[in-house]
Order: sequence, then structure tokens, then C-alpha cells
Amino acid sequence: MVNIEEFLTRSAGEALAALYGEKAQGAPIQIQKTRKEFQGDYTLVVFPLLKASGTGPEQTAQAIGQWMQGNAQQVSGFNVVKGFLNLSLSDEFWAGRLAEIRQAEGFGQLPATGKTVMVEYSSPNTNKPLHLGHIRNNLLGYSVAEILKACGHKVIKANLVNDRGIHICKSMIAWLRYGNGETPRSSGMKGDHLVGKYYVEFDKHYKAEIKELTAAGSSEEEAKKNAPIILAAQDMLRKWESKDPEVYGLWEKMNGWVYEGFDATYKAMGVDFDKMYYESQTYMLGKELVGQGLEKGVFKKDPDGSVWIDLTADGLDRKLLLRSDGTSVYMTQDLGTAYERFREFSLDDLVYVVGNEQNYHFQVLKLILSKLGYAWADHITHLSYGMVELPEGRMKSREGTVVDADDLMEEMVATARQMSEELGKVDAADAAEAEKVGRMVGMGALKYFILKVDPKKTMLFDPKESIDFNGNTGPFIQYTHARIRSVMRKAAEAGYKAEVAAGTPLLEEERRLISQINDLPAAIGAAGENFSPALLANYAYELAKTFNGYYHDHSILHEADPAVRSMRLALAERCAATIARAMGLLGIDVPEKM
RNA sequence: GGUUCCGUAGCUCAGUUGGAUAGAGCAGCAGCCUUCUAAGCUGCGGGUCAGGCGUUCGAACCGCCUCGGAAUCACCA
Repeated sequence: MVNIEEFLTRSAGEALAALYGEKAQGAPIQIQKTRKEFQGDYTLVVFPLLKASGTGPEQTAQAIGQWMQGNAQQVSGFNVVKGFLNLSLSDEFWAGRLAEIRQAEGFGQLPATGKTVMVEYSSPNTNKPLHLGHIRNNLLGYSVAEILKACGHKVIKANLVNDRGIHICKSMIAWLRYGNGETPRSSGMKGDHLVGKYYVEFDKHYKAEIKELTAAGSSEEEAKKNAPIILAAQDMLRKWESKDPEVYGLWEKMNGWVYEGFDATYKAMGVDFDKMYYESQTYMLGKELVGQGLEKGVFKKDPDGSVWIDLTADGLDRKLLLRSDGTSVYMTQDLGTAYERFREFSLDDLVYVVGNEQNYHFQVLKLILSKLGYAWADHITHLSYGMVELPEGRMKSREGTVVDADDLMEEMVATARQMSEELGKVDAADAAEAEKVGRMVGMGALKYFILKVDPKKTMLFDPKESIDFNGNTGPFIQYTHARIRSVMRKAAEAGYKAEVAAGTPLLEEERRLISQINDLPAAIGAAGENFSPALLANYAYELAKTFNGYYHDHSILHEADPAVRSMRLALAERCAATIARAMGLLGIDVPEKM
């Protein structure tokens, strides 16, 4: 038996059939966990069954409770509160459940579905380093991919790097003019930061030139168009497109620096990819789909040669698919890459982790694909996440309020180290270990802080609060894990074994803990279905919190009864493993000591 | 104006398909380290779930309307 709720639903169904016969056919049976304030483990809501029973809620609940207690051996007792039948399951049942979970090979890994899912995330531009917004993207993407794996799917993590276009040319021009040949090696800067520096440099000079031009009498509009430096960047883009060797070489060199920098950031963040895509190689995809669309009459060509789709009937607008000069746009490219991916990997689902500023884009993308007749359009999911705001408002690069990803991670780790020092947690003997733990805790705080929030919501990132390690935080959960592991080490030293003997009595909190552990697969399933790591984050917190309360009130190692002690050890060990599993799916490491 | 999303305690957020008296954390106050890790535990105060109408035995959750906020609607990506 794996699913307790399923079993109780079945048993309640039998009770209904026995008590009320035909009338009870198809009556909705609602089993849910009993709320903490009431006695019992699971609750049957009897209101929907009153039609079948023809009696009041209390009598109905009473009758069903009696039948179940008499006929289902796992049901040890019941009580009725208004229309709620609270069922208690026997200690034997719960102990058996714990024993089963301990033996289950793949607990926390759902059976293989045979489905292949691609998760695209990160997808950075190569003209500047990653910032706070990217952190949310990367953490979400990685975690969702891991959760989908745990749901039994085959998962391909993809990253589509935007490595071409005017923005990278801006950095290139600025570097050529003002860089004096500076390299990551010569400057000691990370490659992405170096290139980002010249992107800012470009903007500075661009603005200065605009100012000059307007002072000389041009309109703002003209100045923006005619500033020499922007003309130079545009010229460079044309040269890039015609594969001018000099420009192409510089482009490759500077992108190479950026990739080295990104790799370091990804590594620090703990995210990875199975498949890299580069826009420079995919931007021409999708043109054949335009041809198809024209044939099917889904797309229309304007007199100037540009191709459009009219979506006004769907409450949207006209959307461009091909410019009048025949070149493609973002949408065209995305249609093409989606098509290619489904074809190449026989995908069942494709998930894009992209900010909510592109909701419209993905709405249109899916609509166009289904108008072209592709059934798999429905298997595209835009995992849209909200912006990360700072206490002083949105991040604005102009106002210098951008929170750099590398800086933030370093700061979190440094604070974690300082904190553990203040708490006297570091034994001088093992500096390397302290270093590792500091990284785990600092990163754990950051990751948990971001992942515990529902992805689609705009969230506030308060650096002061994120660095708080008390309460509903990653470090609290990590701490609970470390504490259990410490008990396990001491138990091993004392020669105590963790095992569950039949007939060991259980406390209320112990039954609750087993029940929570038992919910892990359900929590993973729900997180996968909703693409929401937040569900798992909150699950892990609840479990850790319950354990901490239990741990405070009942001793494990000092328990005199060997059978009870063994059972408690087994339970604690399972708690630690469950916490580790849930946190692992969030990309958060849990230390053995902290 | 169209589309999509959000609005829950002073602040940051949970609330899984409609269920019992709406929950945590932070901040504030009061306690608890001679005992398995105090990054912890216990208690107190704090709510018109933006507002209204409807559906239902029952609504924070579903439907309609209003108010407030965000994103987006380029021959940019």
C-alpha cells in the first residue's frame, strides 16, 4: 500500500455501499488530513454524502466511522465533529508505513513515465553579467527540471544564449575604442564583468554624443539615430552578418570571455545544462514555417513583402513574422526552434522559464503554432515568473541599483561564515570544512528565499531580510538536518540501531511526522504539475518545523526503552533523508554539520 | 483601450482539487541553555482574506462587476 488517502477513499466507499447501498453510488468521497487542533489522522467530509444517507451529518459520520473501525483493521478509532469524521489509524499501521518507507528504494523518485521534457532556462545575453533577475530564473529552471526528473520524466535542460545582435556590438565597439587591449587576464576581472563594463562605457559615450548633437541643434530623435558611436555599432552588426573575419574574430573572443564568466557564475549557483543553443546558429530557423503558414492562409503577405498574422479575432494584435527585407524576427525564430526541438527529441513537453514580461510573446507563439495545426502547441508551457523588486523599487541599470549575481552570492556566503563564527560553530581544526559549510548555508539562504515564493508573483528582495538565518529560511531547514545527522553519529558511536519493531507505541507527533514524510511523493507530484518549487520549499519547512518541536520535547538518545529509541532513530533518520531529498530538488545542499 | 497576472497581519510570504476557529516567519513583548547543536523551543498581542453581488449545506479559493498595482501590445530580442 502506498497511498493512504486512496486506501481510505476505497474503504469509505465500501462503507457507503454497505450502509446505504445503491443510493451511495458515485457520491463524492473527500479524504483530507485532519487539522492539528482535532484528534485523528485523516478526515472524511460527510456533507456531500447526506443525500445518500438520508440522515443528518452527525449520524452519517457516526455510522460510517463505526463501519470503518469494524471493517478496516488499520482504522483504530474515530470521532465526529459536526460534519467531519476524524479517523485515527493504528500505531501498527503507522509503524508499518515507516518501515516500508525506509525500505523503499525509490522513495522520493516517482516511477518512470517515459515522457521527455525540455526545460529551457537562463538564456542570457552576452553583453553583461547576470543579475538578481537571472538568479530567480536560474534557480527556478534548475529546480523545476530536477523536480520533473523526480516525477519520472526524462529531462533535458537547455540554455539558449543570445550571443548576437546590436547589444554585443556595442560592447565590442566600446572595447575597441576605449579598452586599450584590456583582457580578463590583464585586468583580473571576470570576463562577463569586463564585457559588461564596456557595455556601460558605450552607453556613456552614446549619451555624451547625443548631448553634443542636441546642443548643436538636432532633435533628440535625430541625435539618437545619428550619434557616430551608434552608427559604428550598426556598421559592426552588418559586418558581423557578412562574417567579416576581423569582426567575427573579436566577437568570438569577447563572447569567449563572457562564457568563462558565466560558467563560473553557473558553477557557484549550482546549475547546469544538457544542451546549449546559440542564437547565432538558430536565428535563421523558422522561415519554412512562414512558407507553410502562407500556403495554409494562416499568414498574409503585405504589399511591401512583410508577412503578418492577424490575431485580432483572438483579442490580440497583428504580429510580424517576416520583415519586408525578408529577414526574420524573434517570433519566427522561436517558432522554428520549438518545431526543431519537438522533432529532434520527440518531446512530450517543452517548458520555457522566462520572465512575465514575455507573457504576450508566448501566448502568441502557442496560438500561431496551433493555428498552423501542430497539436504539440498545447504541450508548450511558459513558466512565467514575476520580477524581483528591491526595497527602493525596480532594478535600474541607469541608477546603478542592479544587484549583481556574483556580488550577491559572495555576500551571502561571507555573511553565513561570519554568522557561524559569531555563533561559535567553527572548530578551528577544519577550516576547509567551515568554508564548504559557509557556502552551503549562504547559498541555501539565497536559494530558499527566492524559491519559497510562488513563481508568478512579483517578489520583494530585501537584502537585509534575505540574510536573516532565523525562522522560515533555508538555514533553518539545513540546521534541522545537521542536527539530526549529529544525533545519528552519536547513536552510531553508542552502538544504537535504527529500526522499527512491530508493536512499538507512537506519540501523536510521531504519527504526524510519519504522515508528513509519507507525503513526499505527493509534494513532488504537485510541485511538478504546477511547476512550482515553492510547494516543495514549504513542504520541507513544515517537516523541519514539526521535527524541531518534537525534538525539543522528546529525547532520542536518552530514551530508556530500546525499542522506542530505535524507532525514534529510524524516524529521525527518515526525516533527515526526506529533508535532504526535498532540498536537493530545490538545488540546496544540506550539510552534515553546521 | 486590448491581453495576462497580482491584491491575505505593521513587513515578507504560505494556504495543494471549495470544508472545521484563515497560517508561518520577521518586527514587538515575556520566558527557556549543567541534559541528543539555542541558526532552536514556548507563550502573548496583531485580520472587513481590496470591495460588492452571485453560485453552494459551506467561498481567501468558483462566476460577474468595481477599485488598486504590475507586465505587455515595435519591421527590438
